[in-house]
Amino acid sequence: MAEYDKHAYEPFAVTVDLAVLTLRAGALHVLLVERGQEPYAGSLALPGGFVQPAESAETAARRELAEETGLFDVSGLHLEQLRTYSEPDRDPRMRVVSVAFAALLPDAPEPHGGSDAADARWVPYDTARPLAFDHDRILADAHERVGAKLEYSCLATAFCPAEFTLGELQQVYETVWGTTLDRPNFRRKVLATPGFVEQVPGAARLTGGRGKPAALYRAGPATALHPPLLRPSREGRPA
Amino acid sequence: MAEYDKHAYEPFAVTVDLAVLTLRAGALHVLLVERGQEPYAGSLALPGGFVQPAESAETAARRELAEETGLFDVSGLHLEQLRTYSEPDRDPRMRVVSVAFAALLPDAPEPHGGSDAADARWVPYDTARPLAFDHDRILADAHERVGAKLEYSCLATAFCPAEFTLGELQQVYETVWGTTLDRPNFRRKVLATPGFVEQVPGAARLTGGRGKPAALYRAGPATALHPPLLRPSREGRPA
DNA sequence: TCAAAAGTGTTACGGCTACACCCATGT
DNA sequence: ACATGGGTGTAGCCGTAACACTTTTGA
Repeated sequence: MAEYDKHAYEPFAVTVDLAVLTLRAGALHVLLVERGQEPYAGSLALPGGFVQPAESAETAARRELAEETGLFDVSGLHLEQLRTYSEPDRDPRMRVVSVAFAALLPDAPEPHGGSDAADARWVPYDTARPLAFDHDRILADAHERVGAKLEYSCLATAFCPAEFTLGELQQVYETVWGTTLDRPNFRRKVLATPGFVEQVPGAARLTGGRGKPAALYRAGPATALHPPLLRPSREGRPA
Repeated sequence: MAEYDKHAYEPFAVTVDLAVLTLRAGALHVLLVERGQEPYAGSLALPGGFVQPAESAETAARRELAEETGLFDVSGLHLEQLRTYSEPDRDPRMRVVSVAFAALLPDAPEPHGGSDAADARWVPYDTARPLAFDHDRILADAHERVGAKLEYSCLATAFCPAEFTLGELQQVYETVWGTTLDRPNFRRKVLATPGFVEQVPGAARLTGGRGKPAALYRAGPATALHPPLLRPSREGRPA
């Protein structure tokens, strides 16, 4: 076990990087900032910043999330640690170890400088690349993680407002997975899972202007899905 | 985006902690070291150490794995990043951010000072706690992750030697999950997954001294399991 | 009256569970 | 012979996929 001599190691900077995802107009979007300085000046990058001395990475991530989105209350938003990126050359200036997080937002207000935030903005996921540093990889890992967790957790409701229709919930799955799902079967599976969603009594909403008004639901107390809601089969899903 | 002023942040120590798991005599064991100094002098802890300036966390973890086990070749061993633990008070001496890894070993040679290693030794998983620092939590997270990955990946073969019987493979599942499985059904599911295991032609081995000799298998090229091999139902599995 | 979106019903298929049963080996 | 562990067969259950179909709204 190594000694804790303060000079035995080179100083590391520890940062957090955030892959903040939301759905806008039926398309997956990610929150990005434009870099003003070298390296990668002018490129887009994931928002992030240093972990402060008294903070955990989770605390720093939530603080950055509030700063970058300009939202007052980010306490209810889904935020989870992805993994840590620590290649020695990932930042050409110095040694930076970054703990990456994925955050999910229900709606998508354009973040115009809520606090001392940088000029963060929503960018469609498909047109986001290339990003600065190793952020392409982080973003891809976030997408993969979220897609996988939709299968066996109730994560999908984190993309939805407090009250939502089953059609909107289905759109979350279809957008993140890039597939289409059979509506009757989707409905049955969601309703068959106790605690996934709870119907709001009496409430209904018109969705597309036309058609039958849909019943409204709230997220239930469950966190896990049994049985899981599997993606349409594709062979050799990564381990 | 924060500035990269070298004085704008307090120095962080970045370490790796390893949850090295193996099966000995049908029981899950974890590699632990005994601490010689305060804090937690005399307590058991997960092996680990500092990330060196030119290393990624993954490189450091594999280096530590070789040092602590005393094995010459650790390149084939399964090693995966778990998550990063960064609570400000997790080490009372200074700010230490630790990237935790889980490692899986096929057999379990007792590691007697292979290199400059500390006196690491195998401890049955059930009697391992309490550990120093937040290592109880790290160890529990490693166990949970491995248990979950057995369901949908070919990870179980990482616990087995190059050639193994299906009974031994089943013991991996039963030991990690703490359950018993139906042998005929287990066999069918494993063999029905293309690329999970490949039979060694002609080979057979007696296992318990008695009984019919079992056919031998090798790990196949597949990494994912379709369909998954689910744990016997328990409600409310964590997300 | 038609299009659009929500919601219900039904049938066929496949995987899984829970067994019963046979095979080969050592004592 | 019998205990022990490996291996095969099978019947029923349950979830799912793939549809057809009905309901309610706006244009």
